[in-house]
Amino acid sequence: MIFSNLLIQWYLQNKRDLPWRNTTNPYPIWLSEIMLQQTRVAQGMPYFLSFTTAFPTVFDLAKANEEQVLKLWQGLGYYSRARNLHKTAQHIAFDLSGVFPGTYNDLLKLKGVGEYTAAAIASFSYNEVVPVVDGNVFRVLSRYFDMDTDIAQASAKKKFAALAFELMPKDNPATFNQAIMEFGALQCVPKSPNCGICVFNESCAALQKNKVDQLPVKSKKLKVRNRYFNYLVLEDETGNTIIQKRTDKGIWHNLYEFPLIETDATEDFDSVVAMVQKDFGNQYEIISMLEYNEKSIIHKLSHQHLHIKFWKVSVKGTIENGIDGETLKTFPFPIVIHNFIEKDL
DNA sequence: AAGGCGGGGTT
DNA sequence: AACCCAGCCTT
Repeated sequence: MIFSNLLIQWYLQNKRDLPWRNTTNPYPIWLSEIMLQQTRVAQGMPYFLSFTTAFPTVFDLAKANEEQVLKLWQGLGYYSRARNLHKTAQHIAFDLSGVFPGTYNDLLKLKGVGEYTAAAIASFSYNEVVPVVDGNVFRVLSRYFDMDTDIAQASAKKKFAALAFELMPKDNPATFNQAIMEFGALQCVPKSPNCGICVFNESCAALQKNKVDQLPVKSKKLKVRNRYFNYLVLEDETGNTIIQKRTDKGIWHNLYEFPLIETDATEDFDSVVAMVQKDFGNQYEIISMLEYNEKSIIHKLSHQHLHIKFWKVSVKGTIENGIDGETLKTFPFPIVIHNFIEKDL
């Protein structure tokens, strides 16, 4: 049987029931696609549900402020997605009268929408014949055809897109695109796929050659940088504290945090006390300091390992523009700070 | 073309 | 610990 027929047959029997699959409305489809970039369905699902509840239409999302959007996005990561999502919602609502661009090429012009996402929306919402190429597609096709193309190279995407286009039934691009990704997510998984029950186990080139575990080929390895964060949880005599917005480029842009002293390594207690005295001694009269966590929390990002200590800094009097514990919880924080506030503060 | 950008699951 | 996840943007 033809590749696409077998694939779609498998899909119709094995697909998950996902809320964004029961519609051709580009708004929820766009929302789900942004959320699922580099993110598993199980992780994105609760965010999709809370966003569609809070913002039923693109106009509702457009009318929100960025801080509300980031608060709802809190914990999902890659926060530029949320910022771009919000800007694009405003563009569609206010400049385009709420009407999504109707073609792959026009979708591609939206902030946060690249080749994959434009193809996904165009095929799922409009049945445009454009192939999606994501991590699943790289894996499925590289194995089925035994291709050792390095998927880390930019040129690889064109090659796989051309191949996927050839395989795609031109009268049903939406189902084919869903099917090949679902097949990669459920059957042709990265580690130890169960090829014994695979519908392609007589035609898969990698399986014939016993090379399934060697494909796809991916060259780039990323380097991890260690950073050392000391977060100062000031507390005045009324129990208020202060936070600041991260406005620099880099991680957690536009999220909030406690005042931060970053060092080149883990510092001992006395050194941190001295640094706090130097940076804040003029502004506040420091009564006492203590560590909330003796051992650093190691918060692992894909590209940075953050060694984090939280310090309680008790100060005399009242902090100007201090905020109370309830107000604190309304701001968007990196998840590691959010968890600290919920569990340890 | 290469690197930055989160957080969590799986092996 | 390494790898991956319905990738995109900036440099």
